[in-house]
Amino acid sequence: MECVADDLFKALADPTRRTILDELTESSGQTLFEICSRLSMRHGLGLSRQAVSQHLAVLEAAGLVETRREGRYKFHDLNTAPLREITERWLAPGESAPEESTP
Amino acid sequence: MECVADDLFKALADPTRRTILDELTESSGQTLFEICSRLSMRHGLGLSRQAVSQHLAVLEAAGLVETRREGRYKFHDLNTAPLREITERWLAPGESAPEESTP
DNA sequence: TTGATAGGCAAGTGAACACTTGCCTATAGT
DNA sequence: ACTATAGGCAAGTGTTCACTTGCCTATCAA
Repeated sequence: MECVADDLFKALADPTRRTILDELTESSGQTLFEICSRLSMRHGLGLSRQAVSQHLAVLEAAGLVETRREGRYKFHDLNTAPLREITERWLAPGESAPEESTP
Repeated sequence: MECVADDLFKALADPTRRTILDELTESSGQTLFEICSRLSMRHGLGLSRQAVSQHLAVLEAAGLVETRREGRYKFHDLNTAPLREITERWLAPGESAPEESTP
């Protein structure tokens, strides 16, 4: 019950991953190379392909990104649903089930 | 513009800090020792006083906790306002100013 | 088949982080 | 005065994390 939240908040902790979410918000369904070049072009982030790939894996583990494969392409789609947990936990106290056990 | 978000998301990344936010949601205005004992009693977290103090400092840097001093007591109050940035950034695309520069 | 493109796996490195221990300051009760 | 309570500062430690480098697989075009 905490393991999910743990992945979610850990995914959001990195600024590069948040920028990736921004880019996917603007244009969902991008490939790894598209995201790489957008990070480089528009944000000056000269990261290696693997670095971005690892970031996407973290975002996928958090449920914030979903992937679909077509041939040799892998498209990345944004899923904002997990973010609603944040809203319901502290911004709307007493609507859902809060309370967290141990880390 | 990113420095604020960086503190915010970093603060939320730790499960102990999220539990502290839960406790302050339930009862705002607690002292350091109150928070310590509640973490121990209700969540089985046997942390040192300093550990909790450092967590509170991180939460305060993120703007999620505000403090007021009275005599030798220091009370900690919850402030959920910074959390709305998350909602406005990805859950309501195009209402506020998104776009992040570099990490 | 050859070569180019899109992506994956795994080990290594340096920095950031959570937590501890030890000592110090300030307020309050006796 | 003395003692206990509430909190702060700072150095040390072990772990986690972001990122790189090197090599390997799979799809498509010539």
